[in-house]
Amino acid sequence: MSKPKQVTIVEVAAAAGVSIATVSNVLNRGGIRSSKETIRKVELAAEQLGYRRNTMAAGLSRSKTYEIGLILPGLTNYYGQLAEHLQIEAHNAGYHLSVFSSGGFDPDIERRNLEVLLQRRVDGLICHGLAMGFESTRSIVNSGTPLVLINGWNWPEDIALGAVNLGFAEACKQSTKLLVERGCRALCYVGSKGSKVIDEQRRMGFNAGTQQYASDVIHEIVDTTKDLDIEAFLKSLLQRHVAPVGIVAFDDHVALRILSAANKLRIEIPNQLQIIGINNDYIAKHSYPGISSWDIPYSYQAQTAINKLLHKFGNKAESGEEREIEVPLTFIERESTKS
Amino acid sequence: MSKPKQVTIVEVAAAAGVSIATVSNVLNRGGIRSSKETIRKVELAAEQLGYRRNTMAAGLSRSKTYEIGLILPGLTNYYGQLAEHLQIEAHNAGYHLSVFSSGGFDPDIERRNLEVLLQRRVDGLICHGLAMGFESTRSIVNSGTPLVLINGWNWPEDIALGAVNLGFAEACKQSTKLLVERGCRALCYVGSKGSKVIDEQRRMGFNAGTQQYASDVIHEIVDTTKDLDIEAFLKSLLQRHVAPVGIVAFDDHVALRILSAANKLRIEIPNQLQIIGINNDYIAKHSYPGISSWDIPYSYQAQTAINKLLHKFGNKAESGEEREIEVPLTFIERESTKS
DNA sequence: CTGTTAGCGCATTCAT
DNA sequence: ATGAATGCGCTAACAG
Repeated sequence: MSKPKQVTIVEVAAAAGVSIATVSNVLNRGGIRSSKETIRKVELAAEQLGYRRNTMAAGLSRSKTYEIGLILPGLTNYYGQLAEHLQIEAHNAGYHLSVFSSGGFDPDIERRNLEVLLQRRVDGLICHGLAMGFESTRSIVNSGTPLVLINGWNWPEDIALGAVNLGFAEACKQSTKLLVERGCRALCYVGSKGSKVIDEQRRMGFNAGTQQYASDVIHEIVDTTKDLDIEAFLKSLLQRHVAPVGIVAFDDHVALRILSAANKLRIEIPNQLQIIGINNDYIAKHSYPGISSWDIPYSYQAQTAINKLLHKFGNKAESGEEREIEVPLTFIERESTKS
Repeated sequence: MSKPKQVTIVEVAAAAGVSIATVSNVLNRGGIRSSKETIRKVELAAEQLGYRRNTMAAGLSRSKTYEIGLILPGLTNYYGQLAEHLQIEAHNAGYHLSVFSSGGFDPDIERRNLEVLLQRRVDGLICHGLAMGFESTRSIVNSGTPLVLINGWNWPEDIALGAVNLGFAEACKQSTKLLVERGCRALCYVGSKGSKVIDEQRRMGFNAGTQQYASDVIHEIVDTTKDLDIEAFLKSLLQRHVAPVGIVAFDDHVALRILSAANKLRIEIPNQLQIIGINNDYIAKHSYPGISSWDIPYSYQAQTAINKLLHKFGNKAESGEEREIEVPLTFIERESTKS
């Protein structure tokens, strides 16, 4: 009784007085056309009996699932947004997206999710900067299932079809330039090592920026992962350096914490302290003062990722596209950097 | 070549020198036991050939998918968190959870997602306060697939197994009580009608609260859905009423906007204005001043929902539970209501 | 156009 | 303990 036995095409065929093949045909379109009359009969029968196609049987039969698997480190904020956009794009392409979270870069959960998706025989896979290494991934995914990476840098060709990466490094680099232009006499990157590659890229960008645009300006790097005492940190920062000090925050959440601490300490923004976040979250827009931040082109990133897969599905020869696509962020300036 | 033909039990059987039935037995356990020797041979062969079970075939064969479908209005914030917890609980029970977002209470997308999940023959369904009505849902879901609602009030028995609801109404009611106790001379609920039932519950709770605890206090209700000008609203509010004024915000996001506007207008918190949010988000904790908010027992809610399904499946889990379970929120007080 | 038939990969009797 | 056979629901050639 676990499954009250649903209606199948056999019953629909009987009710409509045709063969199961005909039912299959009219219910899928695309294939062979049928006479108006049969179409009507079949659709009517299907409707009345409450027929619902069994995806497993269909998938098994044609070895094609029209399903795309998505593995993300989490589902909050950026990840959740991305998932929603990918889902829309996937649907527009006639596929559906199964979303899995690996609970914050946990390699084990990640592996398990991958396995589940592979066992489902998904047509394609989209993963966000995997926590498990190259080798691990290779051994799992080398089943012919196309894999597209989101924010995955320098992955071997034999594993991933390609990657669609956000220009975090460039954003951070430009942030340092902008802060210097705004008069900052000292720069600091407040990161979050727990976020792996994402943090790494920003760190790299910050370093590149300070080197190129702020070689004569003092700069440092701290990390919030191990419960950094933001207030103490801010005090020390402003004590040790000449104002204004510019901060490049890991994301808008970190930026908010810094902003709040500054407000509490009566530190003037942007006179004494300037802050730039990343993601252009709700909080960046609605905090006071507003936080300058880098906006993410979700829709574009999602489209690009899905397109990479579709292209592969179509067997079309390699397109002119690069394997690793860099998607630029857009700077949105608010009061945290301008008065 | 769309599918490079994966290894099947047939090949494993051949390699191991046994029948496919034996392979199936060994690889599923539980059923009949096999000799140590055959187990070894089969597992070795499976390992070497890189065998990976085909979920569709298995599911089709035993008409049981071990899959649970989840439909949420979105994937950000509360929804994303909930999804993650549900995923964990589902996994602990030996199921996996397929997450779908209906792009903010869109009935059409919702319907489509439901349809996809039903076609997959998921063993169970978890939905968050559906936007489509009773009838619509009934006609779709009446296929024998157990449905558990999250934040769905007063749904007919024949549609849903039951519901696991957060005590928003009670939280809002208590909020008014608390604000009055803290000395507020006027109360206001700032809602978000776009969120349907969720907002409705809060509104109800606020009304019940003002009626019971603040009958002598002026109160009003506004909505942020149509781009409310928060600053103008706050000014008018403080002009029209005697301070302190207490605000019950739809959630912490709305609370943040109000808080920021207040900061900008130099309105003193909590002396002139007090705010209570809902969700106890990151922002409630890290804004300045901190926002008093109601914490959500994600884990408990997720467990309860999954258990309801498991129980129906016939597995373990205790019964005797009520159909509609109310999960209470916990008040976390911060500076927005106390000095 | 429509019907017949042969799988898809696996689980499950029922013999052995 | 193991194997042969049957079917899950549907699609995809072919036949007619």
